[in-house]
Amino acid sequence: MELKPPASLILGMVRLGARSGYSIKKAVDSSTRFFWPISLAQVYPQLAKLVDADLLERTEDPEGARRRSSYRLRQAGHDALLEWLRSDREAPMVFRDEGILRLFFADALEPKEQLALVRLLRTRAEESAAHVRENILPVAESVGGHGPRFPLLTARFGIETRESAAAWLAKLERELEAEVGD
Amino acid sequence: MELKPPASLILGMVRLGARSGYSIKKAVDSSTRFFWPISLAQVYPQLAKLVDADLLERTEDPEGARRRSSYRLRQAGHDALLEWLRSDREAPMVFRDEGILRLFFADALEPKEQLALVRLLRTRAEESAAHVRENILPVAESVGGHGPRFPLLTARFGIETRESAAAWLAKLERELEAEVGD
DNA sequence: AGGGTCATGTAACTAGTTACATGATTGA
DNA sequence: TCAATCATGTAACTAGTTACATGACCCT
Repeated sequence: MELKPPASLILGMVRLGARSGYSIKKAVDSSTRFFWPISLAQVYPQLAKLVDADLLERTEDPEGARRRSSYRLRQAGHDALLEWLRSDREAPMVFRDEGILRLFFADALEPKEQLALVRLLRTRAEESAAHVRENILPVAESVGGHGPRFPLLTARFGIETRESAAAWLAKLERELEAEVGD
Repeated sequence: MELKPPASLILGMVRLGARSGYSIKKAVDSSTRFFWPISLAQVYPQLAKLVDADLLERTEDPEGARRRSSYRLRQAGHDALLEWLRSDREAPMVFRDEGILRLFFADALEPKEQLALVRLLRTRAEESAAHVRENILPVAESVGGHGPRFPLLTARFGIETRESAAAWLAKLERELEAEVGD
């Protein structure tokens, strides 16, 4: 059972206590979002597949008249998740950044426009770091006391790498400022 | 003419001197690849669209019996590229990293396995930094003397951010080593 | 009463991939 | 002569998105 990231993500979130598809999506939005986002239109079909493959067990669990499905890990699901975690095959990463792409071609701009672009990118990188710090780190900290520590570590990783990008851009910004004046 | 990144990328590469679809792809592989890769199956249809939109001019330019098309920027293409570079709209970035996703769920592993995972990720980050340093930086340096400087700057940015990720993982690795012994 | 949240799903679309198909040129 | 490279394109597929559709519950 070779899991792909979306399947592993859902299995992992169920393992950490998320019950419904909706709450899996919410959990992702406040944790793995910055290195693996997911949309609800992926969650529900993926859950159905995992149930079909006997990795998850689904129980109807309505609240009043509001329907709800509740999921738990089956043994095979637990095994598949561990196998994925242990696997030493390539763990590919995709990184696509339109901002850096603009920077690459920035020679076509006037010096003042180049500076404006670098400022925009630096601001954006700072905002991104701040977002992880303010919205994701606290959630990871709050669960850190009683069990999982790696969510906190990955949040810190996200902050560090984003801040390092912001710092590099800030340095470039100062250099361009010195050249162009202002 | 609101350009999307693949269109801008191709226009930008033509502006920097790439003539054929094939050579655009090669140029991308040795420069923007690490923050905006592209495949040949995207290049050719995209070129056709840009010709249709009068942003590029195509000339048949065979070498012997080997067919080849040569492209140049039209005025509208140049304008569209500059508009894209100047635009202050969101420049979205997507970052998906299966390795960090595994790290997030690593609490399910034994301490020794956690350490092995962190080692794998640290190695991978170092290799990625080395790849940019060895394969992309030199190309950017070689064109740096006579014109564009931003390709070199973005290559450095790529190296710095990757090395910062590798350094963070190396630090975590040492911490886990201290806990687990070995 | 009405907005925000909890909840589930599908449809239509966009962006990207790998694999296939073809053929010439170059250099060891 | 044979592998690598130059060159162009299409077909089939995979992964993801936004928009649509529906409805209950909760709080002010």
